[in-house]
Amino acid sequence: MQMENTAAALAIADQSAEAIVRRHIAVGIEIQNLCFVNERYQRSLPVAMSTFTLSGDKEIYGKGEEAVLFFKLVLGMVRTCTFLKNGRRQIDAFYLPGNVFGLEVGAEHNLTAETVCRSRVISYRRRDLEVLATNSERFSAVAFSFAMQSLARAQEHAVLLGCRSAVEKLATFLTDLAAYSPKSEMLSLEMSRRDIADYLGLTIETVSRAFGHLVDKSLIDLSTARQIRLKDPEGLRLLTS
Amino acid sequence: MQMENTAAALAIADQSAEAIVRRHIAVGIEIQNLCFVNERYQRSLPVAMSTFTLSGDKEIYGKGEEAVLFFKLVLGMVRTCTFLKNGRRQIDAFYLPGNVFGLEVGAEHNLTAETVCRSRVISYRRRDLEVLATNSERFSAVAFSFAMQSLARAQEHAVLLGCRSAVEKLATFLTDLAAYSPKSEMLSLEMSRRDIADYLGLTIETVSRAFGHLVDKSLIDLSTARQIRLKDPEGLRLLTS
DNA sequence: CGGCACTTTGAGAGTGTTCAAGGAAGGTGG
DNA sequence: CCACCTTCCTTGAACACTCTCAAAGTGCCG
Repeated sequence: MQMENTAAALAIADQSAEAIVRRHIAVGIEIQNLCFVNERYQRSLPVAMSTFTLSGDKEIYGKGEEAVLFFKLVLGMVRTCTFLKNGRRQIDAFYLPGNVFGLEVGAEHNLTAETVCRSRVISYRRRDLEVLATNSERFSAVAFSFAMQSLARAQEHAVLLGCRSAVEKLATFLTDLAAYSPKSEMLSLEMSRRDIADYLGLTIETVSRAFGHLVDKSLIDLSTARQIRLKDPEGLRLLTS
Repeated sequence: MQMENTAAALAIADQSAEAIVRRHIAVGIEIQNLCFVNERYQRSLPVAMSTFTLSGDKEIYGKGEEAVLFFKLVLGMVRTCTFLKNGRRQIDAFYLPGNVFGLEVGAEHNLTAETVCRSRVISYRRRDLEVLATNSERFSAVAFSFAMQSLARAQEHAVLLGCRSAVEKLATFLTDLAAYSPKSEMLSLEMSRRDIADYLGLTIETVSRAFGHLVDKSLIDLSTARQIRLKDPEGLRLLTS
């Protein structure tokens, strides 16, 4: 992890991502399930924090590592995942700017966190938050709310994995993404087909064919593999079932 | 919901279930992820509570209902699930005696809770817990811990649904159950094949065939469809991967 | 322009689902 | 206590969907 505290680091980030950040930080706690350490709280946070930038596909922490820090994403995208003995990988969630991740209740992280693309992250000391929570009912309520909303998200994911076909899974994934996108018709995917496959419990080939299927039904357009235009968001939502 | 406050109601419950309860309540918060309102805390809980018994397949609350109460299971088994428009059902979790369920952060329940078999349940007022949590850092920490452990459970479930074959899913399900069973070699399943199928994201036929497969490999024995003996727990665990 | 990683496409195999029928278990009434 | 009925579970065969393996196409970067 290369540590950077200069303003130059921020300049590296591309502008569209910046726009997303501004939007999320501004709206703060209301819009982002996973964002509870927002600008307002941050000022009163007595935690020693550092900010750093990572390129893509870099591990932030590994499953089983001691959970001393937790993180907030500023720019880019992060995934949390589990690796199985049979070589498979299950991605649990993708995090967008403003989201908090890596906060645990046990001694260890129970997932691995990696950057999807070049990302900027703030780290916080977990102990500092715990102290804060015991002194402030507001913070403890927010922490509880954070955990419960993460829970709801994980439960939705389980429904997605358990009850849907490949095309339905992809349609659900895209509509979910669109809900967090500034221009909801145009999506630019930061993650690879492999990432999507491992999130949806499919193979990359099946994901690719599902994209093809959506294009054939003219629900979406692909200018490149990662630039998607939602031609018929309502039609997509019908597949969400 | 028929309300019962007499000792007679308890006598209805069969003895083996009673034994499970005694074990779980005694060990309390440590052993049961979802048990935080245990005997020790209960005495100091100023919540107005009622206890009632339901027969099997009865709804305790529905998805979208106002979440005024939450519950603790005393005897029997409860499932939480989601119904999709296409008629499918995804079971999110099974709850054992001692487990707490139905505690929400939003205004509404976001799952449906039903009894799997005849069950005895205690209800609590959510507001009372909230008051307690704001006054006691201990309670708020326990609430947070409860939520985070539920989260870890849901994430495990997502891995189960995303990365495993039918036989692996069933093997994982059985070993998980065995971990909570007093005599871990003998399992008596309270839930139907349909319940298991909807929990594992399979059909009942596939579940049945998976059972057959485990019998063929002499990892388990079925005296009846719901009475299982684990002949080779370690062999099962290898399938857990 | 070439090389590399990612994505798409195709064909065949495998796994789980669907549809259908038979069998076992539990509950009820005679 | 037995017969019947209903519900649940199992088994079989054909089918659909996804996976696997293989190869070709695309875009990106040096």
